[in-house]
Amino acid sequence: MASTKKSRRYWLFKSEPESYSFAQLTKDGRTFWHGVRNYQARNLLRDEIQVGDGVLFYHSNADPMAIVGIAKVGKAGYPDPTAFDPKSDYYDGKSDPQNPTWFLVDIEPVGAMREPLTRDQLKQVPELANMVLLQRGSRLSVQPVTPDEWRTILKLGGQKESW
DNA sequence: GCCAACGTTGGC
DNA sequence: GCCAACGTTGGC
Repeated sequence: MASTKKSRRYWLFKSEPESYSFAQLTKDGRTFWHGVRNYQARNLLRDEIQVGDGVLFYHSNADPMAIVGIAKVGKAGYPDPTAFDPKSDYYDGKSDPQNPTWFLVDIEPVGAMREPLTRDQLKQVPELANMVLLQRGSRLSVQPVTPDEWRTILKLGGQKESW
């Protein structure tokens, strides 16, 4: 396909800090976002998320629940190898290596928020009223963020877009 | 293809 | 720890 330059898009990735925290990502320098086993999220990982896109890193099931940092996409969608590894918790015997079901992207840390932006705090910001994260019953672990929401959140977190 | 039962997520 | 919301499974 011709190189039609698309503008950067934005996403929010949820993680339980007990399984993988932003601090760990910062230490690792890069990680492959494996183990997503939901088709809606898969479609985003496989088809939509591009190198250079911005990622808000959110801690779920945590105290506090908060957006704790910014990451960027280092590699776009490719098959999730853990789906083919019988020893992995994320093994899926129904996924055919010739036609993989599950995909992932790589992300790299950009910077921590000055302070974690807690869920309670976010709920009080009128500009964020429509954020997918804050909708009732929203469980998607990979979700889109609008440019306006992104700008608002970076400002709240004392962060600049710097890559 | 419907839908009840079941499992999981994740805020509270 | 509870449970609402949602996704998946499987019998029919």
